[in-house]
Amino acid sequence: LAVSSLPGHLARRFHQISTALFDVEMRRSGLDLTPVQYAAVVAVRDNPAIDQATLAGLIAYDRTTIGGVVDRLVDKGFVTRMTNAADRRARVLSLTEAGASTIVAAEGAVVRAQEILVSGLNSSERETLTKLLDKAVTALGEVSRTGKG
Amino acid sequence: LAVSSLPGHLARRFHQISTALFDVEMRRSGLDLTPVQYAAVVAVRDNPAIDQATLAGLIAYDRTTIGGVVDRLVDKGFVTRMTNAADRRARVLSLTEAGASTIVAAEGAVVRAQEILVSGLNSSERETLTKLLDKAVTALGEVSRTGKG
DNA sequence: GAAGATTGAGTTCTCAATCTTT
DNA sequence: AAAGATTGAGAACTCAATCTTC
Repeated sequence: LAVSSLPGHLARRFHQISTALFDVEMRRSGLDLTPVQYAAVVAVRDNPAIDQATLAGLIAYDRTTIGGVVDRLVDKGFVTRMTNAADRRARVLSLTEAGASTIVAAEGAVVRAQEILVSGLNSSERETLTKLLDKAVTALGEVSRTGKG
Repeated sequence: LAVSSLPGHLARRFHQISTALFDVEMRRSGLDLTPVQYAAVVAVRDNPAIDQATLAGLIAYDRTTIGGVVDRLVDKGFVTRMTNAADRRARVLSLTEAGASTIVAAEGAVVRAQEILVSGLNSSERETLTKLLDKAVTALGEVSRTGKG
């Protein structure tokens, strides 16, 4: 059983390289945002007044993970977290001005990281890879949905 | 910029599902092995008397990570770690009998997890996905090689 | 100095248990 | 009871700094 040719191993390597590239390009832009933090802050921008549980489901993360990620985004001043008056269990998230401008400033780094990630493939291959990954992931939508705590 | 269709996001989702399936199938087999631990123990089996730095390079992990992984494999009795008499900086790793039998016992779970991971694709698509992932990863071999500490 | 390894710090990720609120 | 959130525990991952040995 050759471990290195298993889909699971390739999944790990591809993801590992993806986050490493993201970190490098982000640092090169003078920004301090991790891949999760970027995904979260963009989701908050696109879904004003979203609560943490919905955010977790939207970008497919565990609730506990999102709690910690939001902690750091609040510390950095990119997001505010307030108790929802209508349902005091929920925490309403909002984007700050600093968060909005950071998203704009980060876009170049994000695009660059994506391009480098698939730089070994031609454009037809890139499209195929994206399509197949999406198809495989969508087919297993229930797995690791992590909706519950 | 739609985050959910970026290669980086798909890479994370695919990897996330991969490890979740691995954990489920391993638990179902009554075994307690994580994906990294499995990769490490197989690499030790296939490369007797390997040292930690070489192991880290072989399966593309950071040295510090491998140190912790080996700690747990030693605790579980699957691997032994001894100082190399010829070069006292290096730690020689060896597989125990328990480690060898665990690898055999785990094989079914590993194969099952891989099959489920690509269960949304037909066999031609599976082959293409594996080929493209390998191509993309190989092209970026230098990135995240993490050879140094 | 260079290489193998370890320690310490910080983020990510998941699970189980708990707390509050509905 | 169910849902949103938090806390605690453990594994994984990386980086910087340090230690020992070469």
